[in-house]
Amino acid sequence: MSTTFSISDLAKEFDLTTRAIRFYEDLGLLQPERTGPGGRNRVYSGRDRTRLKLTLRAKRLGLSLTEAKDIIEMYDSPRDTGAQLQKFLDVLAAHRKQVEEQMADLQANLDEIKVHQREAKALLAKSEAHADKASGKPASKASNKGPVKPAHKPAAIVPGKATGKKTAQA
Amino acid sequence: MSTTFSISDLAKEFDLTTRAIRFYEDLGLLQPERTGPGGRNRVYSGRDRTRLKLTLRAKRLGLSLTEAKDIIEMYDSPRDTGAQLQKFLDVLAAHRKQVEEQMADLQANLDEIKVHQREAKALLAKSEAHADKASGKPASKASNKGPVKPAHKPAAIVPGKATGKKTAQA
DNA sequence: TTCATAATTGACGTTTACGTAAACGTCAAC
DNA sequence: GTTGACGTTTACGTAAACGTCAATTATGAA
Repeated sequence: MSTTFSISDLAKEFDLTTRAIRFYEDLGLLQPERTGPGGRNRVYSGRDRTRLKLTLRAKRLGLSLTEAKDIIEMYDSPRDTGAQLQKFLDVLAAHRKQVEEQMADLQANLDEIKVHQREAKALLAKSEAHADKASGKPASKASNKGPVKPAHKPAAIVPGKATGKKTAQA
Repeated sequence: MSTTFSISDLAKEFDLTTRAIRFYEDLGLLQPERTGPGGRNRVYSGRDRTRLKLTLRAKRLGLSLTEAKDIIEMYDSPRDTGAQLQKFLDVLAAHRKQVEEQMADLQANLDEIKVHQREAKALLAKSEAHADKASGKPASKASNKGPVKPAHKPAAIVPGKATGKKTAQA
C-alpha cells in the first residue's frame, strides 16, 4: 500500500496546473511511473511528491527550476564514500552560508517594516489626538491641516504572491 | 553637493550591465535626470541608488521587477491623511506576515541543513575511525565495505547564485 | 450507447528580464 | 586628428516557465 498520487491529486494539493507538473517532469524533477493501457497515465510516488514540494519551496525562495533540480539531486544522491561525504559537507557549508545571507536580507526587511509600523502608528495617534471633535470610532477622515510628512526612509521589500495564488506552504 | 552617479558608477557598484539599469528605467523603477548637450546623459540621484538597491534585494528574495516596483512605490508614496496612514498600516501588516512566512521557510531550510551536517559528520567520523590503518591527515579514501547508507531525508533548499555573480549585499 | 470527465501528446504563444549587436555622439588624451 | 572610453537609441534575440489550444484516448455514469 505505497501511497501514490495522480497528476490531478498533486495539481490540487499544490495548486498547480497539470501542464506545470509535466513540465517539471521534462526537466527531470519528477519521474512518475506509468500505468493503464500502453502505460499512458502517470503515477507519482511519495518521493515525487516530496521533490515537488521541495521544488516549490525553492521557487518561493527565488531559485530557478534548474537550480532547484541541482540542489535536490545533490541532497538525494548517494554518499557512500568518505570522499563523497567530505564533499557533501563542503557543499552543505556553502549552502548554509547562503541561506544565512538570505536570512539577513529578510531580517533587514522585517526590521524596516517594524520601523515603518512604529512611525505610522505614532503619526496616526498624533493626527487622531489632534482632530478631536466628534470622534466615536471612525478614526480616519482627511485632516488637511498638518500634512504629516512621510518619513522619507528607504522602504522594505516583501515576498510572496508570485503567482497570485494560495502560497501553498511547505 | 548632492551626490550623484553615472550609469557606470551604479553598474560597477551593483555589478549590473548598463543595459539592465536602463531597462529598470523603462519599468519606471529609476528616474535619472539628464545632462550634457541635448540632455543625453543620465544622472542618478541618491534616491535612485536606494531604489536600485531595494530592487535588487527584492530580486534576491524572489520578486519580479513589477512586484518590486509596486512595493517600492507604496513605501515611497505620500501618506499625509489619516486614511492613507491607516491603509498603509494594513499593508504593512500584510507584508510583515508574508516576510515572516518566508523567514519560516528559510528557517526550516537551515534546520534541515544542520541536520544533514550533523549526520554527515557522524558518518564521516565513523568511517574514519573504522579505516584506521595509516591515517595521518588525508582522511578520505574509498571504504567500500560498509556502504554507509545515505540517510534518505528530504533535502534543503538554498538561495543565491541567480546570476552567478558577486551577490552584492544590501 | 452516448455523454461527460480526466488523461495524454504535440505544438505554438506569452511574459519576464535582460543580452547583443549596430550605428552614432562627445570629450580628454596623445 | 585620431584613438579610446563612455554614453546614447533602436531593435532584434533569447532563456525560463509555463499557458493555451488541438486532437486524441480511456473510463465511468446516465
